[in-house]
Amino acid sequence: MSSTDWVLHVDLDQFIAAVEVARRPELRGRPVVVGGQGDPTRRGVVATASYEAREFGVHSGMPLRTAAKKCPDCVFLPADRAAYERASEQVMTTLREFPVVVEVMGWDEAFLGARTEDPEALATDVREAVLGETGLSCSVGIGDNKLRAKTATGFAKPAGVYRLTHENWAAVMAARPTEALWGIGSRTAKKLAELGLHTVAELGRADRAVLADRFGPKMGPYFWLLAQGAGDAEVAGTPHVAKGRSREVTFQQNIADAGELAVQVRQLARHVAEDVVAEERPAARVGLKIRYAPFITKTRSITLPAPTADAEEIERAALEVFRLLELDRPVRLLGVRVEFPDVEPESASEPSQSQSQSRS
DNA sequence: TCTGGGGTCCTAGGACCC
DNA sequence: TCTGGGGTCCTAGGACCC
Repeated sequence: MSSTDWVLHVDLDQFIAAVEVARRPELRGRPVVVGGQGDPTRRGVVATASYEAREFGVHSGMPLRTAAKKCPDCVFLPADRAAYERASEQVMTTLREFPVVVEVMGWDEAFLGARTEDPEALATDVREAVLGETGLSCSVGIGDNKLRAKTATGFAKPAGVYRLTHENWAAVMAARPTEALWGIGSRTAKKLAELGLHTVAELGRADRAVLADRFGPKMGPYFWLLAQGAGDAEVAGTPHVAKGRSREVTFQQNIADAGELAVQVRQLARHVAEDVVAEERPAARVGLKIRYAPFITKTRSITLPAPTADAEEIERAALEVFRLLELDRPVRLLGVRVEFPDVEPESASEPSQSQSQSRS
């Protein structure tokens, strides 16, 4: 990467809440919580809390019930996927109007690959364009790779710009907990702490062999690289190809009746099959996810004799997997997932390994 | 904290093959 | 054979992210 190549990470500020406030201006300045069916007495979690709601300790992932206890005066709204998808599309369209490569990372974020002498000026232009064309505020992280750009966004929020590169990575990150790294969550942070590694600096000085031993040949060295701030700087402009499709549902009341559960499986399988048909890619594997009360999750899956896009075959396979499950406890969630066959890496000249049998 | 829904990638063990 | 060392596929589960 030359000094004129940059990665920008654009992240909308409290995206879902902002979309809701944009169409209901009377909510501006009020604590707004979006999630589930918008009814805090029912099962569901917070998708996004407005900054005002966050003041009360409400954050995403929190059960709606808990959010209502912390903030009885919060406005609770149901999630409206279609509205967020439309708003997201509008934002991405705005980003694509810049001379940059856009890699969409979700509804509310994207990486931009840019060649410029002044990334701050570009970031400011992007912020203004998004605000002007969608009415939504965003923050922009600037980095010399994706990890640093993404991390920088955290320091840019809200409505700001921040640059994080090899020059200031150590100064900014060294003393922070390992969990501050994108890809290290609470479980891994705890395991690292057991090795005496609490901060980014400590992880960065750790023995890679020890990490590989504890976390596996890929993840161990990867965590070490994260601590250095090292990572991929390639922003992919090619559209994302999904590896699979799934549908799942948490029941408002746990279900213990096998017949009732089978009906649910059939329904989920049909929904997934519709997606498969729409995608025009056959399913190679079919899997079931079951979550028993209180919160014990199991999965079972099978590889189909041959990939199929036939809805009835997918439904049959889902029911076949369902029969493998034990139904000795009440069930709170069911999910059906299909996986598409691996996409062959497209290399015209080289014979693929799977076709040329190895001989001993 | 009585903990959604949709994804991704990695790990590990056993089966099976040469 | 009282055996060896890869490879790959299948399956279940863990962890993380938005």
